[in-house]
Amino acid sequence: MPRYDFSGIEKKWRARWKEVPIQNPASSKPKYYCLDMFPYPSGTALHVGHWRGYVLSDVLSRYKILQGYHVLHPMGWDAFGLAAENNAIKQRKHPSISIAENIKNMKRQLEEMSTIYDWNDEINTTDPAYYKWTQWIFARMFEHGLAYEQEMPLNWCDECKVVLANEEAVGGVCERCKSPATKKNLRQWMLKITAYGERLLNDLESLDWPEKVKKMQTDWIGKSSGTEIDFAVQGSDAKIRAFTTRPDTLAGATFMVLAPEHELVKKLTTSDQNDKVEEYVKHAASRSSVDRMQDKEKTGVFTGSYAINPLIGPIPIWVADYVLIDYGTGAIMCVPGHDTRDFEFATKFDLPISRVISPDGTDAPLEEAYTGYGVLVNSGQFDGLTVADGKEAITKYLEAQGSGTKTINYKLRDWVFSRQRYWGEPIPIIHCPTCGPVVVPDKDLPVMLPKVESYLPTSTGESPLALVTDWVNIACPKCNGPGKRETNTMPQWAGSSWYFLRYPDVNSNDALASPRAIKDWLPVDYYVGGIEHAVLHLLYARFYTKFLYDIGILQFHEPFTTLFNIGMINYKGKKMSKGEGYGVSPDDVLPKYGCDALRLYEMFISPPELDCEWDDSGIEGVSRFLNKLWRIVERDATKINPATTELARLRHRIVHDITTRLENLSLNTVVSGFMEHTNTLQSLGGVDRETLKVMAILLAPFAPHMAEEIWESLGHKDSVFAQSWPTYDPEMLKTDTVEIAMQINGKLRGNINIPADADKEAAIAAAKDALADKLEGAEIAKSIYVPGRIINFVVKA
RNA sequence: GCCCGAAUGGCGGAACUGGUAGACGCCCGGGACUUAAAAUCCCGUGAGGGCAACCUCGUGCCGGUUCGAUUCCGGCUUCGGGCACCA
Repeated sequence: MPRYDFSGIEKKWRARWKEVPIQNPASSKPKYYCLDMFPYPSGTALHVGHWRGYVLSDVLSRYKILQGYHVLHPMGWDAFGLAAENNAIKQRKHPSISIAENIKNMKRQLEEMSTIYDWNDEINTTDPAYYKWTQWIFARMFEHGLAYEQEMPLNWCDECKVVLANEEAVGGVCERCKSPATKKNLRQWMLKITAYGERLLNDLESLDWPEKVKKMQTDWIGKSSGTEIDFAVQGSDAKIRAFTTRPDTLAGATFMVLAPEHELVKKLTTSDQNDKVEEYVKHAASRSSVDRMQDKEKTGVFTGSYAINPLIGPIPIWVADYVLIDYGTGAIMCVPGHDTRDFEFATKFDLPISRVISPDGTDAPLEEAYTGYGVLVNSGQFDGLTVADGKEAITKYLEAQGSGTKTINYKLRDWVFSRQRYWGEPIPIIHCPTCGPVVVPDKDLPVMLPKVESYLPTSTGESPLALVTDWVNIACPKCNGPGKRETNTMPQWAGSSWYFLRYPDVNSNDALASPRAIKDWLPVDYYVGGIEHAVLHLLYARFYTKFLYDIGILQFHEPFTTLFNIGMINYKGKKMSKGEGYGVSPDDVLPKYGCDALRLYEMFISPPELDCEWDDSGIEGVSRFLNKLWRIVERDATKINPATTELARLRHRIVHDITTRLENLSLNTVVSGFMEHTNTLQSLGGVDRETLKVMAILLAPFAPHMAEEIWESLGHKDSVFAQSWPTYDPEMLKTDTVEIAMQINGKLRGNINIPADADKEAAIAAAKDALADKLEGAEIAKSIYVPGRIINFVVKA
């Protein structure tokens, strides 16, 4: 018996859908906006791992269509950025050429998967008509003081020859090439994302997102509340401001530490300590953050000066690199008795350690830092207070003296927004010697990225655009004097921070999208993508959305209502890579098994939110299932088999199972449900048309070609997608008799069929009868009956 | 170091609110059809014992709650992930 001709069937329906789309574009139905994180065409092809998310969103979109929604399910290309540029360099092509080729190939792949993307809504972030608006948003941010220039030590990747945002340099390592980042002092454009820290944190609560992602963003924003304390310095007018979350331990602060980069280091260093301190600071500056982090032992030097602890008097001031310049104030009060790092430092340099918190109120000696709770001791007038009360009381005491304030600190840093590479959106700024940085007027947008032969990165930290002199030199829009264009470009993330706003109106020329289109479609109802963007793209997009809300462009302030994290597919224990690299290509799978089989296997492989392993022979199972179903259709579709009660019940059961599992996004069990019920259909002598009809509609989101083919073979002329999702009658799920388990003392002792509506007495009587031999002579202490499940006899031995 | 999450057959995984553990599939073994192969169909497949009906054990480990625990509670172990001197 031949396998069904998937190749012919799939070709036929793909062509049909192109002719007659499954959705009417002028629809008045309720909207549903289902979005995939768009790919960056930095490799030549997609692998089966990418498809997992695309299949899930496609299934969901088709399901929503069958439920009567008008669905927007678009696709585009995040084509600027380092990865695309590096890929072009590798291919020895201009990035505009290489991305065009990559896009063409990936688009072909997506079409062969029969996703329902409407290619009229395609976005390409490198299209000037698109990046005009990326620049426009930047211009608005500049006007609102959210985009600013600053010279500061930044993460620099020597491999990529580019600065990195904090989010791109997690662990001191370049997010892209994994080489260690060094610190480099550079003037860069920054976006004041910190101004939105509190809102980015608070609004997480309202989102239907995986808890894991919310937690990652919460931790990344890193809010902590405490007190800022100004410490006077002995014999100096300088004050050292330190942030602490534990003002209650003030009496235990036996020394202070400044970060090596702290501005007071020079001033507070006494002449006898000068050489040592200078050498230490110089050494610290020369080391990468990776090196610093790998230090097991604390290092530091004494400045020679003393600060005044208002509770205990003079305490020495040290310099050490375990204090970070960019968190808090870059200086800390050290409480070795109750902080493990300070304890380690104090032990190494023989500084005094005292207990000021005690679980039982006694001054027991400390073997290690005590970080638990208790009451204050050795703290004078504050003795006996709890930690919480102590925080309050000591902060009040400092406030009264004018040397302390309650403060909130965040780990979130402003976003380094410029890159020293060619392949990105030009930053729409003109530097004028008289006017300073001037934003390019809207009428001159977009600032086109010039076509150049040589776009390779320079090692100086300067953008290759700086060499394009006739592009760089331009009159200042304000004073008309000679000005120079900003030559840095925007980071990878700029275009993707707002692209979801563009899809409903991709051709808009006078706004990033028309207010009408935005109102009709946004926010995104369902967003599908990998966890890797948890604190990158997803945080940036939320920031942009809130800013555009603030300036009146948007009426909502969160872009993605629901987020689904698709798990990664590994192959032979390794991560798949884009392009000709490592992995399984759909191009190899499709000719063998077809698109429907691959779609089903992508879902069947494991729960969609989990990482999993591609199994080359696993797809055999779903392929066999499709063949089996097709044989039933060939057997029964044109026959008139009677619709028995048994079949009707089964039909309602199938609708129930598939619908509830799909609603839970348990796609792997949806597929197993289809298999299970198809096995049942097969074993029945013949199946009625109504059941096959329902099967076709249920199957449509998952294996659309097979579904259409079944629908057609039942004699229908319209598309299966013009139908509505079937419903089930809960009454039909009930059966006359049920098989329930019989237990004695919780151990299975047999099964029994009883009427479904049997009362407790009848059920127990029947079970007693069935277990007569086993219960003989035993005294039944208790009988438990859970209708439809079990009967359990508790007997005494 | 801190914070999350997970652990079920040879493998991927299933099990609704505490109620028959192992659905569905892969792999493997046996059989049918075939000149043969492919495809397909049927049977078996957690471990151990028994001719058999059946019995015992079994969801990482130890303990608890319960008539009954993969599910709830306490304590571990291992693996995965996030952050990492954040004061």
